[in-house]
Amino acid sequence: MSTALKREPRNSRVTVKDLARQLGMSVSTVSRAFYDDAVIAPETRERVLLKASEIGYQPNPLARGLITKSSRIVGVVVSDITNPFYPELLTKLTEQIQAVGFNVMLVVDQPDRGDDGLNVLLSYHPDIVIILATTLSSHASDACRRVGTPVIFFNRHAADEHSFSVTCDNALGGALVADLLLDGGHRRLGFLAGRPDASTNQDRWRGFAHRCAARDAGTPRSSDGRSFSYEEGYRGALALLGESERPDALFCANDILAVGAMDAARRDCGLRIPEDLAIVGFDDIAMAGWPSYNLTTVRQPVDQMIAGTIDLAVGLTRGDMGQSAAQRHPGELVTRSTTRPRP
Amino acid sequence: MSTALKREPRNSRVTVKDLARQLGMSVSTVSRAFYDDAVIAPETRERVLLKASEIGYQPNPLARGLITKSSRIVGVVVSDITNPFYPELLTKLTEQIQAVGFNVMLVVDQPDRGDDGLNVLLSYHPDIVIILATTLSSHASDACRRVGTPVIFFNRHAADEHSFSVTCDNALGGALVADLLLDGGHRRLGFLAGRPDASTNQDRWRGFAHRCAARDAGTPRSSDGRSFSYEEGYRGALALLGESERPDALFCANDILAVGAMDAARRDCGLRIPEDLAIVGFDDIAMAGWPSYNLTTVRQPVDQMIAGTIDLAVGLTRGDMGQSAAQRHPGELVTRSTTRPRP
DNA sequence: CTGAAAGCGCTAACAC
DNA sequence: GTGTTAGCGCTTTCAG
Repeated sequence: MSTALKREPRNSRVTVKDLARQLGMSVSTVSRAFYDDAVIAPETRERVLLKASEIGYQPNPLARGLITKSSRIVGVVVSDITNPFYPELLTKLTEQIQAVGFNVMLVVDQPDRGDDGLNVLLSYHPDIVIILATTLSSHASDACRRVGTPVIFFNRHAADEHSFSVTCDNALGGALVADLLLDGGHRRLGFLAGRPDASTNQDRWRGFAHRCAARDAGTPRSSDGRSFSYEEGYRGALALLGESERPDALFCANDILAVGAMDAARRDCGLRIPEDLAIVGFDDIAMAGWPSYNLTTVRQPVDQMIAGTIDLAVGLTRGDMGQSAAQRHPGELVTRSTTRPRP
Repeated sequence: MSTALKREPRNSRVTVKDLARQLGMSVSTVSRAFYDDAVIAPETRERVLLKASEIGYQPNPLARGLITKSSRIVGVVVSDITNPFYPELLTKLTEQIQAVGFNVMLVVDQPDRGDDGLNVLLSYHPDIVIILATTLSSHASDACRRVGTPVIFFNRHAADEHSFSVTCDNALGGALVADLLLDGGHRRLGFLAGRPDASTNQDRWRGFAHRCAARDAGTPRSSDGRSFSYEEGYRGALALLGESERPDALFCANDILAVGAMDAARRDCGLRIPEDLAIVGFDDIAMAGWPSYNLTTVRQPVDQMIAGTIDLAVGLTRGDMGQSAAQRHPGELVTRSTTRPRP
């Protein structure tokens, strides 16, 4: 079976030299054609670009990076994949990074293996590192700063005052939920916690509890969280609902916890939602909109957050270090059917 | 506020030269220390390695790649993020790729934007490209072959006979499901389809239908699928269950479809599962084990498939092109509570 | 406006 | 076993 396209010898890509030779120009002239601000005759540039696309030449960013000190690589570090929020986010983020001409190098942080992964990533000299992982602590940003790579923490506070962060206004979101539930006549509020060391968990709780206190509704009880997962939601709900004074409304630190909590409440406790128990989540992942959950939640303005991240990242690669260190985007309450309508 | 660690001037990383100077050796000697099979005095190597970790030197893989023709980058292309199978997979795959000393460059394929993303990826000269996307067709593998980069299709047939593929034995899985359902006494079987052009969809259907025919159970009816998503499962189930002779068992082309189908069957049709309707999925995603679904399904041997992919990839980077073009790993039936026990 | 030459950080011949 | 040299593909002075 013969094949039209024959396999080229491994990696014998067309280079500037080839292009220069075929055009009878010098390599430097050819190179200039790819920079908008380079001095080159418009007509020459046109000839180069035409020929380039003809023979399939693209400048090699690795070689280019060696000299320009810019790899156009954005390192993205993830870890908490049990939370469906992250895959959705990662996809959008990657798309947008590609759209501005950068590429994503993905690292999965494995706390057990040391954070070797981060170091390998850094050896590729990414122009910027974005950390999506809740687990990675300050030593990650130390490692980056040591080699002069700016770090953006996404959906998480910066580990220190040298890093940048982009988050939803989690405290505000928590307060919105408190208002919704108190307005709905609930008095026995509970908070179903995720990872206690996650800033999202802390801020959502704080906003929630403060608003409750401010409205003289006392301090909600809270589960002792361990992770942001379905299983934790299930477990935490059983714990909270098993107490003597059963809560009549649960604010869950995020949607996947809420989903687990709903399953526990309906299956194991035989409760009707929202009649016996109101449930509110945070994030607005796709699952929250599924008919079987139809979860009231606080929507993170993901698109805005990503746009903000991209702006920040692009600015940082250009050396504008003086940007605001912490972006905080307001979230929006999405009322579905796991809460009673406001009176 | 003064800070102990001061930010280095952007990208002024320590290089071989620095290391060589500090050790009073030549750069080549230093370089050799990082290759196990290089000729160098063991004691010299030790000194180099020690000093290197002391001053935080790591060879720059970009510069290295320029000369060795190996970037140690593995390109991973994804698209179908609505299927939770992929995030779980991507994480594990990335971990394993990191474990063998490669790094993942992630591309999200956006059919609308042309497949520019793939070309940008290729400009980084990845040693290998792994395609997780169901959508990407043969032109992707053409583009890769044109530049001499081997392609592995994961969970999908190769688009042509030059590419490699790693899949579950989908036809076998379909047959296992047919046996389970027929043994359970079901006679009105239905197939809830995903993307019709996906090889997984086709193979699972084929294995299922053939086994039914072989056991004289006729040809199951099938929905007309469009995607692998919750919504499609919901919609497809309503369509199949609305027919005159309602099926008493549904084989869904994957788990996320099955989950959507269960919600439709229980909520909209008031059916009990498995009493009124048996449901079987495919993949064994985490959600399949959740108490509210507890889905009988065919487990893809993901770990084996990944191990096979890594072996293949590593072999290919070493130039062993003669490996088996299509790996097919057998899946395993996981019986949970959406099917009646076998008599 | 274009070309020649130097050099980014690294490895691979080739001498010694 | 080690140092010297050349060069990967590219950009960037510096002349012309």
